[in-house]
Amino acid sequence: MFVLSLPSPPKLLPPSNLTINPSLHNTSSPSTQTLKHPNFEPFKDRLIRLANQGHLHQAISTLDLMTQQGLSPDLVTYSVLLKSCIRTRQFDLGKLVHSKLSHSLLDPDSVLLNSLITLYSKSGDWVTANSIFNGMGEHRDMVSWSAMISCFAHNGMQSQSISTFFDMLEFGEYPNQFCLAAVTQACSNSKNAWIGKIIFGFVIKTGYFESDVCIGCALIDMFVKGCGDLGSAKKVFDRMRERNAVTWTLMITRYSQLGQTKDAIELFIDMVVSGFIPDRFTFSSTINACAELELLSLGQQLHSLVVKSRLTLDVCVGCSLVDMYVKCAVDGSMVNSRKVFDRMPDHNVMSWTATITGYVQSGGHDKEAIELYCRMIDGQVVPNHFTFSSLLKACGNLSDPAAGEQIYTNAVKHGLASVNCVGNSLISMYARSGRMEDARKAFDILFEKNLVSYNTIVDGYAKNLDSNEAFELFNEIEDTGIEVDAFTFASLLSGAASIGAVGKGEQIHARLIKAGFKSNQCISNSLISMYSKCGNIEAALQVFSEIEDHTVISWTSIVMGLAKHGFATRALKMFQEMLKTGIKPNEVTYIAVLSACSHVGMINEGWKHFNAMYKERRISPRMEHYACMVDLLGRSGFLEEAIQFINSMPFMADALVWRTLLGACQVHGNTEVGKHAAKMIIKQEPNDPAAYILLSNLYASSGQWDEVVRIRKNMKERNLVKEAGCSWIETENRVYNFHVGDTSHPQAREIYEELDQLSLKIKELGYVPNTNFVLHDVEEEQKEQYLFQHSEKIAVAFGLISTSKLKPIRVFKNLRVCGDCHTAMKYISIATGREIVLRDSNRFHHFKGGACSCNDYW
DNA sequence: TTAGGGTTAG
Repeated sequence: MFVLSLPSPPKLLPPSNLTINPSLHNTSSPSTQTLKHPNFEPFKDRLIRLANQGHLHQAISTLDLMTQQGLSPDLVTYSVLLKSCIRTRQFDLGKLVHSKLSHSLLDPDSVLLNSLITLYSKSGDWVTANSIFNGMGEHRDMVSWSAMISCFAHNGMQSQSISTFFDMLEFGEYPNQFCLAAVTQACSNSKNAWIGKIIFGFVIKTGYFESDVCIGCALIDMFVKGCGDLGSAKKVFDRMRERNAVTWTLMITRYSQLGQTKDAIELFIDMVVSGFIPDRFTFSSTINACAELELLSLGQQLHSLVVKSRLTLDVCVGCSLVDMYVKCAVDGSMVNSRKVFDRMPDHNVMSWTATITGYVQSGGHDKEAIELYCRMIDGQVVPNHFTFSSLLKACGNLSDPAAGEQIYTNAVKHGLASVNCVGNSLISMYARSGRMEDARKAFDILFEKNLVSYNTIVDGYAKNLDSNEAFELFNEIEDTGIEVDAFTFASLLSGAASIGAVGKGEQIHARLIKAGFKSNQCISNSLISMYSKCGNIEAALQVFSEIEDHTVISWTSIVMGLAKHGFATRALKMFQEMLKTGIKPNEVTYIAVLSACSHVGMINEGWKHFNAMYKERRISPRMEHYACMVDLLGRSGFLEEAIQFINSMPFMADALVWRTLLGACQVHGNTEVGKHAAKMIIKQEPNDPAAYILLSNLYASSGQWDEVVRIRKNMKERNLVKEAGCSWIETENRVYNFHVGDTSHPQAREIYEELDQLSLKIKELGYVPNTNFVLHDVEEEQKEQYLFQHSEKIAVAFGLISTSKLKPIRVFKNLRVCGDCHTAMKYISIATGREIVLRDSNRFHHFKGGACSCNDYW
């Protein structure tokens, strides 16, 4: 058992057992004073005044002037200057003063040396601080020990701090409150918490606990940082007899940092009511709490308090305000944040970075972020790892890996490439640009992989539809002993959802329950989305019913799920239920509602909600909402109305809207409108192969083969490759992919035999092949053969021979299902008595007993 | 001599 033995407390006066070299204390000795020039005192007074007012450059000039005039500045002068540099955190100036001191012939006393330790400690140079401390030998006093213990504690060297504390006890010094505060700080990590508790016991005995504000602060942090125990920290705070603005601010900050933002704001109000004056630190932390809660009006009130308190010039407060306005802006506007930034008289790396980050976070301002970075560099401001993280994110948003690589090269030049968060941002940047190989390389060369690194790469694989790699990495995380979190599960679920691997989804579901994430709000929403995207809407409804507090996201997820499955009436009923509970729909909810209407052709219902969006909820329709309406009108056959609607839009229709219209033209065989739509897409996205393919299909279905040839030639010239049609099916936790006419599967022979038999069976039932869907100019008989090589039919045939007869066959397709396949599936469901669930790029089709859930409306 | 702060990747 560890026993902390302390020397006995000093009696009345501190022991004067330190023999201090008399030469160290000669500054005010009568002998030197008599030698002083009459100008000495006025100069010294002026210098001290300047230093105390923070005019350090002028103070240092005065020091130089004194030296030039032979008025050798004394130790007190240097000491005042140094303390001023420390107070204003102008460490470089402090070091300049130190070098001037070294050039003078003065022999620094312990007061000055202690200031130097503090200077180097605060500037992060613990090596120099330590060498000054070691050089003091016998002349170390309580202050030197305290400064050194504090230096180690602040520079991440907790063990050295604690051992220096014990060295001091051995040296015979009795710790004062400063020293105890410093060593308590060193105990503010979980590794040293046990020793912190011993020191805590000692602190209670000394009586410092209730009377000294510094000790109180250190203890609060020992509980917060060491054990994450806000409760005990608050108890310490409540028991402190003496509090000041710093202790209040510390408590507010810790509440805010640990996510107890409401408590932080309440504490701020208590503080003001109790008559304490908030300072820049207080405002900064409270504004942060406000930003987290997205309380714009409170944020604005705080901003006006900042103005009244004359703190607008402070960079630190400015950063918090910039961030607050970003997080509270409903429309993603950067106007207010930019105003704050532009009005700041001084900028540092943090204010630049906070604003750059603001542009990235506000959405759609990534180019402005990069522009601001260029201005920052022009102004000779050195970026840090936060700057590069945000910039790489901007490049990822822009899907611009070339720009990302340039930024990364800059990070390398600044020696910041090995910082974990820069490496992770690089992975994310590549992943979001679809370059998984480069993302993997960036991941593999990481100096240290943390949970965020794993989550980033897992999410990258999941989003890029490689769920096998995602799962392998998931298993690898578990081997490293790093504990996975909600992010990991959410990524895996979205990976399973995107390829429709319900078996994998179920596995993750089981594992996340085991890991204790069952009641996690985000995870529950991901589960709803996973099950509905995998075709199991019943399981999605089950998860939804188990959620205790439904948020707008969970409601929207289930409405969207029902909509995709074509259960429009249920989707709209859910939407009404949500309104009854008092939850306000957001813009995504309306996308779900409108798409529910469009999947079944409920035109009147669709118009009703589209109009209500703005009239009742003040939500301005976005491009996606217009696209839903175009889909609704177009697929119902009102193509002219759809065009009129597009022309009446308050902004230019983008390729998404035109693509939707083109899809509708294909369904209704309207070549004229279709051609116009395709041209509009190609105008905006000249390298989108899908537009050319859709147009070519349109010509093919009306037999205009020469046009088909022309378009294919055009594509070839532009080097455009069409996305290959592909279907897949999951059996026994493995996903099997099939392309058109695929024979690569080991059971290909059985699959094609099954297809032949199916073909005969369904023809007997009345199926007539619709060769209009063959988009090549070949003989009729060959066209029929082509039809039976479509990937969705192959996948279904494989499903029939390899899965249990009791379960529905779930097949997924990357493109829209072909019209002939849709008809064939209905007949296959009669011929085999099996239910077939087919998810295409647009929606779900449930085939059962010869009918499809879409009522042939798709 | 001493206590509190702002920007950060999934």
